[in-house]
Amino acid sequence: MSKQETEERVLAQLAEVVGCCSPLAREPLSAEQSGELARVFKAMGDPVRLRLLSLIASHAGGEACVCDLTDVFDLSGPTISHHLKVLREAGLITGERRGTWVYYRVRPELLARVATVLVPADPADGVVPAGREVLPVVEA
Amino acid sequence: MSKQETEERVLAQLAEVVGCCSPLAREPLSAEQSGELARVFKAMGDPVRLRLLSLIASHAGGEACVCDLTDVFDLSGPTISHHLKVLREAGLITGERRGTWVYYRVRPELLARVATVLVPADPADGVVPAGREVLPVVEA
DNA sequence: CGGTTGAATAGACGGCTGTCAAGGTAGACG
DNA sequence: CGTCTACCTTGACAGCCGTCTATTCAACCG
Repeated sequence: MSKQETEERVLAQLAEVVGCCSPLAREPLSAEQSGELARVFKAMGDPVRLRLLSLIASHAGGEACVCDLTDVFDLSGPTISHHLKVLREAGLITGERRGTWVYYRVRPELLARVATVLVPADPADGVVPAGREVLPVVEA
Repeated sequence: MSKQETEERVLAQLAEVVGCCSPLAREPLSAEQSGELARVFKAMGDPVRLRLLSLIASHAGGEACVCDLTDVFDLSGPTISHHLKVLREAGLITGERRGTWVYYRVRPELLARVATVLVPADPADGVVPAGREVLPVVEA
C-alpha cells in the first residue's frame, strides 16, 4: 500500500470519526461557544497568519524572532506586526521581548482546544470506529 | 478523577501532540497550502456559520432542511442563505433540493482534512505520547 | 393556469480588514 | 548623551463582509 493510499485511508477513517462523534456533530454549538471558536478560526482564516503560525510553530526551539518572519513575506513590517497582534489577541501565540528582539511562540493548548472540536478528545466518550482506537488514559 | 480533570489531562496531552508533531509545527506551510487552508478556516470564522455547521452536523439523519436552520437565528432568510453559500463554496457542506425543501449535510472529509493539520493523521508517523496511542491501520 | 410557500439572487449600505507610509518606543552600543 | 536597530502604533484608504429589502426562481396545490 502506497504512502498516499495510506493517507487516504486514514483520512477516510478520520472523516468517519468527525462525522459521527466530533463535538461539532454531537450537539449544536451554543451561541457563546460558536462565538469563542469563531474568533480563533477567524484569526486562522488568513493565509499570511496561518503561515506565520506555522513558521513560528516549526521554528527551531519552538520560537521565532520577528526578524525571522518578515523576510518570508513580501509585506511591510507593520503589516506583519498587525497579523502577529491578531494571532496574539486570539490567544494563538505569545510574544516576549528579550533584549533587542521579540520572540513569538505558539500556545499549543489553544490549538489543541480547537482540535477537540473537530475530533473527539475524551477517550471516555469511546465511540471510535475500528482501526482508530484510542486507548484510555493511564492513571499516574 | 473527575470528568473535568480527565478533560484537562487529555487536552494537555493533545497540546503535546500538537506542539511537537502536528503538520503545522513540523514544517512551515507553503503559500499555496496556507491559502487553501485559510479559505476553510475563514468560512468557519463566523459564529453564525459555525453554528450552522454544527446544527447541520448534529441534526437527525445527518442532514437539515433550511427551514430547520432559519428559526434558530434572529436573521433574515437571505442572510442564512448567504452563509450557507459560503460554507458550500468552502466545501464544508453540500445542498440538495428534494421537492419543496433544500437539505444540507456536512462533508466530513473536509473537516477531517482540516483536523489533520492540527493533529497528526498518519499512524505511520508514530510519534504519539503515552496515553494517546493510535493503533496501526489493519490491512484488508 | 394562478396562487402560495420555501429558498436563492441582486443590489445597497455600514462596518470591518489588510495594507502601507510615517512616526514613535525600547534596548544596544559607542 | 546620541544614534542605530528592531519592533510597534497611528492614521489613512481601498476592498471585502455581514446584513437587509426587494425581487426572482422552483415546486407544490387548487
